[in-house]
Amino acid sequence: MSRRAAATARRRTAYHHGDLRAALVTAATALLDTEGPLGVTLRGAARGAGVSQAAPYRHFSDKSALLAAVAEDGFRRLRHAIARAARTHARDPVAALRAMAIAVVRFAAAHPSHYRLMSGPAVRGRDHPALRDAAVGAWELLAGAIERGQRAGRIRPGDPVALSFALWCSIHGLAVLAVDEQIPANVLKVVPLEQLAEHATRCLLEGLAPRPPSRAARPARPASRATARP
Amino acid sequence: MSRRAAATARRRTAYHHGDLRAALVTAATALLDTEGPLGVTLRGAARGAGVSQAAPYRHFSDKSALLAAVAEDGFRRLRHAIARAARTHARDPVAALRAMAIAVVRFAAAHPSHYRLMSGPAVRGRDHPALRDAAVGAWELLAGAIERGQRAGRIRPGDPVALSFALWCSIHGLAVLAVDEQIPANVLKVVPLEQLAEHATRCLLEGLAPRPPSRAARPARPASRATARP
DNA sequence: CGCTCGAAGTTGACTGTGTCAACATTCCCT
DNA sequence: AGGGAATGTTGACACAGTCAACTTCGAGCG
Repeated sequence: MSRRAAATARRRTAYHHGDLRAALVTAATALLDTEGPLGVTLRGAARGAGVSQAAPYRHFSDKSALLAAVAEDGFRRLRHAIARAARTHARDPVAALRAMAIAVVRFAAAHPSHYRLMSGPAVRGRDHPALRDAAVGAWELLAGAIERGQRAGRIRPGDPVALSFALWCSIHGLAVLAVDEQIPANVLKVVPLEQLAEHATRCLLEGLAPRPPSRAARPARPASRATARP
Repeated sequence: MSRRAAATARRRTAYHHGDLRAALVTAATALLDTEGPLGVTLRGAARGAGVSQAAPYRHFSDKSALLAAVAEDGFRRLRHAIARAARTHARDPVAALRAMAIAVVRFAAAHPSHYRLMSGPAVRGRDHPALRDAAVGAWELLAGAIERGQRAGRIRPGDPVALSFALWCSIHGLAVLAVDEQIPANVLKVVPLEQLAEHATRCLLEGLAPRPPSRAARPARPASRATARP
């Protein structure tokens, strides 16, 4: 199918589009970014691709199938962003985790509607296994980083899946709060979003409980920065 | 306005409903629970209230205004659930935090569509100050519990708003993941949702970093329970 | 007590959306 | 060259949000 699409991509006539599927995903993504989640519409995507209203049904069984493709694409991009962040701190696992958290939040802030769609009600994972796979692929990077941190003695022992799940909750929660504009204005005024990500990551790493003075819990870094003080 | 509604509530005729606004919120909530977010519709709510399609416009300027009222109601219920959980552990602040986290997750699991609506794109906080207030009201309970924990020496010092924000990220992230069915099946099979809430709370309290053996970091409670092990 | 005015509800209509059936066009394989 | 099969198009239906014009009721005023 995609072989065919690629083969006929160049020889597009007035009638046959050539690679409508990709064009629809692109158009829908553009609509999502400019008009918001409610503005993305099957007919609108068709218009954006210069094609008639019913053409999308040759490539997507459903509106939600198109949305799932858009979301899947988003997860691919998100995974690349996370992986890039991890690569830049290959030496320091804790710094890598922090960078990954910032990457997620930055992605969410840059494409709010897209992030919302990715974790929204419009697409259910069960119905679209490819989407589920893309999501899991992004998430697994976290578990890998946790494992590396454990090997380096910087993360406490324990099931890496369970630990990374806690981290995922934190990061995703922050991203979702940001995307839904539910972060109180007085907090955001004082602390930019990326420092909030640092803050959440550090809180999770160090814990909220009081801890006896311990050496080597964190690399050289001033202790009292990025504390939200509204 | 609500004075008038209350005054005429009893003397309902066939033509005048009496308290249509509340009836619409109720009907919309029912639709939300049974049909999901896409199934809640202005006309449907009107049908549910036994009234004609345009009647809601006398009480809500917009569909999103109705949704905001439904969401606001949800936040009120959520706040009550959190407060009740906190009251049952008035003595132990850490147990109170854990109970509050469980209450949130339980609420989200019981009313997934409702929770999604509350933190969704359909209603923006800026447009509906009452909704924003209700959300903040629920959130402030966390900060209060953190503060009590600090006074009891069970939570490390620091700006309670910043610390509770980290906790909020964790809890909300878990709730949203649960509601969006993005928790891997193998995790959910092994560990019920409420233990995941315990797990996330404990991770946040104790931190992911290795910690030297410390006394009195946690009350009497077995150390290794509720660890997700898929 | 009767009357009028405004709030609350109704009817009918318009546009835009998802979706389908029937039809048209073009590509590719034999 | 020719016939499927894939791909697009047209026209239509039901339903959603929303508005304008109309109707009905309740309450306060003379």
